[in-house]
Amino acid sequence: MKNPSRTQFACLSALRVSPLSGYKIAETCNAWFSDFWSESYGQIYPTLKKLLLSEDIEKLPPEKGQRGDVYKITPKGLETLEAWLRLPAVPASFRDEYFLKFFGGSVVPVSVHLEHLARKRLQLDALLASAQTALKTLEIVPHPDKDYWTLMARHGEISYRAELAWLDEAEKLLKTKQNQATNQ
Amino acid sequence: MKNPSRTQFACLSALRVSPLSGYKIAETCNAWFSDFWSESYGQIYPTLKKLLLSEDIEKLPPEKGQRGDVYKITPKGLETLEAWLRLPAVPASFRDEYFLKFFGGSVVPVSVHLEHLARKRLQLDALLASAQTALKTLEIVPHPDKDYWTLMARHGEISYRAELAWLDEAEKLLKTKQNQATNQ
DNA sequence: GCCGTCATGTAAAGCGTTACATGATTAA
DNA sequence: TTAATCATGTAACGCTTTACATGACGGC
Repeated sequence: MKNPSRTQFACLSALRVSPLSGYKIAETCNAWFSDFWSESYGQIYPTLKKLLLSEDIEKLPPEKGQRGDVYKITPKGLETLEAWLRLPAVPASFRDEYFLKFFGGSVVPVSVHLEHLARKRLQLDALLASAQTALKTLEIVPHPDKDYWTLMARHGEISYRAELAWLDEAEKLLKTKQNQATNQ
Repeated sequence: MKNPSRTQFACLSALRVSPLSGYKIAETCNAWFSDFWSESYGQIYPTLKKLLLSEDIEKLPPEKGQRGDVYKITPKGLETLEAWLRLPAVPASFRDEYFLKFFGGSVVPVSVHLEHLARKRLQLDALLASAQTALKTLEIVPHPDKDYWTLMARHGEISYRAELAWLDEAEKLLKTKQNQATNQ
């Protein structure tokens, strides 16, 4: 395979913690993993079918009051996940539109960039807040992997703070630039 | 359009600074923009054809000793770029395999995670070094957009430093974890 | 003459989002 | 009963990478 889809590993990662429906897997990815991963329904359901065929997951017998299908990871699935976890991570190739726009520099007025920065700040504030909420929540969660998950949340906290520090610097410089332009 | 390709804007952004061949555009994207953007040849050449048709770029008359085709942005192309620059940036959706693996926690031994961290450190060291080289280079570059480009490099420096700080924290905690396991 | 770089291009394959369709259950 | 949520699924579309093919030019 050239670009093996990693959706299967995202699914297995979520199911490793507890059995879930396809819907809940998507929810988990887009909440727990939101800082570094996303999945769409159009990707998850076909993947679950494949994982069923390969016996990496199994469908649990429906319990009363249960909606939809609930999947559980199998011992084989855990092995599949483990094997992948051992492989070196393929470095993420960012494509952050934001900086491409920044590179445009004087093609647009400084004010346009300042607006972009302001939007970015709102997003970062929200992301930082959710990382901090996650840290608080994790304090009272008993789980063998608590340390890993806490470190993940810490990563969010640290990098969002760094981004915000950069934002301060960028805004300051651009505002100076704007004033110079006005005073000329 | 649903997912309008941003390759065209990457091309226009590069050509805005100076006329380039398709090959050089790819080089520029994967060097200058490497922190936040990537393009492949299979994407660039078809895009250049489209941009020619829409008259956003034009082919320069071949000069002696020139290899291949060299493209230049047109006034219309500059307008196209400007219009896009004014639009709010679509937030980047990361898919960083690295953290998905980290989430796997105790599925693999601590040593596996420490190896992942060590690899990540090497990558970050290299990225930080290149950001710092860029900053030095920019010091002596006279260009109206120098400030923007410097801020971009500063973003790299700041965020890579933050990542490295997190790495220190993560390594420390995981090593403690490893020792505890050994001493039991 | 040969290799490395510069250069252009296409085809295949697969990834992934979006939009759409559908329906059950539950809470207001 | 009406809306929101939970739930499953598919089809279209286009993006993107990868691999491959080809060839010119320059330096050794």
